[in-house]
Amino acid sequence: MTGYYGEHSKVFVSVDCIVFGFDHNKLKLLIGKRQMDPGRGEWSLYGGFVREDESLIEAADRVLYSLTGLKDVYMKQVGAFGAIDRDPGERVITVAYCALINVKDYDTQLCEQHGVEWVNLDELPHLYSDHNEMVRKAITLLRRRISTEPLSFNLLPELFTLTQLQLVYEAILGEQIDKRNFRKRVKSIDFIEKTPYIDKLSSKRGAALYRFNREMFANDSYFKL
Amino acid sequence: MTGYYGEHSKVFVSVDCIVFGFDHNKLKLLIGKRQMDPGRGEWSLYGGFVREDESLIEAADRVLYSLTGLKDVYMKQVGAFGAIDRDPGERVITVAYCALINVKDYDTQLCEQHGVEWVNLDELPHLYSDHNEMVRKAITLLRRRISTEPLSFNLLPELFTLTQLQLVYEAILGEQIDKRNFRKRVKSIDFIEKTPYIDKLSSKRGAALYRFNREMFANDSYFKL
DNA sequence: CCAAAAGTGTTCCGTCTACACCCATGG
DNA sequence: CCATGGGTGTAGACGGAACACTTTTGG
Repeated sequence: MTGYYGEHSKVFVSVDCIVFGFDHNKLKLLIGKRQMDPGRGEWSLYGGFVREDESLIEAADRVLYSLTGLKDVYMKQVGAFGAIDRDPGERVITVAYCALINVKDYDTQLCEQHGVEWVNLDELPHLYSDHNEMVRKAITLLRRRISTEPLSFNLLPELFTLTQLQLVYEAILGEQIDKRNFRKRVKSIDFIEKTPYIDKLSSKRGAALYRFNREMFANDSYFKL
Repeated sequence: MTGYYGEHSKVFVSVDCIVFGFDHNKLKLLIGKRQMDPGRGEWSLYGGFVREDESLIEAADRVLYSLTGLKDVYMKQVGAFGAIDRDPGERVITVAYCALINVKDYDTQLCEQHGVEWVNLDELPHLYSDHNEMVRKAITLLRRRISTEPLSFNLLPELFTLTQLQLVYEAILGEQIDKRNFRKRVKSIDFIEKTPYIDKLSSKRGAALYRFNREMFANDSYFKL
């Protein structure tokens, strides 16, 4: 099938991280201004080259860790991008990974140090090279998967209110959801469990805090929210 | 974000084609025995290295063309595979593409020349390296997308009977579908159009031949079969 | 005349959708 | 006492699933 290695040329391979967060009822993306050429000064995703001693996902984990200080983050491959001129300097093929993190967890210091910041997804500027396309593809992926996989919890703290959960859904889907219908659906899912705790910050009355129960999810056949 | 090129190492990048066909009411895959090391003699997908002057999808198109003689084939990226030792010889990162072709169209000569043949998907042998994983991922993709995109037509000739179409659906989904319900759904889709032609080969009574109308599909909002 | 595939409707049930009001509390 | 967000139920529409018989004709 494939010829011998020697006849062929090697290329640079990088990973780019599309880091989603959720704050102030909005989906956010972690982006920064490129600090090197080519594209210096342009808004860009955060990425890095793949090393010889790591797999693609390991590279993505490492890059994300170096940026946010976070490990064991929910990550999904978005796809490989390989247009010839996508990088103006050299031929670079990149594999985009989408990460969902809880904004409260990440290391502000580290992010500032790398010159990245949170930007509202609906106010996303033009990004370097094909990075906007990667973001679009990532959102399409999230929208498709949100009703099949327990994605949303990764954007929330361990304990969350149903209103928060609904806001995440609305932000990802880009449309409003009826509160009663949403809560009805949530009630029918047994791996979203009510805790005895009450959140008093967001409302005077106080809202019940819920938790995603991983064990229940694992046993529990399929997801249908 | 990314460092300078010079500090980093390059790797081989290849594309692998997961070529699906449909014949004798079964989904088939085009695979062959590797004719070179490493892995000589093992069953394998057909692939090739990405050249400097082509994008990933162009590489996949070229590889598929060289194998089947087909152009403008329906192709979808399945994902990048980058485990360190996935290729026993050298570090090779590969991007898998899934192709759907009409078995009648491909060039038998070329395929024989490359030593590949059609194998029933449900009798798939162990494949070289991580190729089985690629196939699994491709099927998952097809199953997810079949109700959202007009995939099935790519596996059929220009004109097809409803029974054929249903068999494609059943093969991809791996489950039986009720004939009346299926035909009801098809009738509600206006870009699957009945032609005046009758197929007399598969039955004594004869079956109406249908056609996928691309223009209608383009206009026609969404797909829901 | 019969085997083999084509073709055709109705009923039921569960799911999704639309929709508006009371509750608890901090300030 | 009132503004703010939390919490609750029902009825109608819709879509998916189950289900069996008649038609045509080549051999």
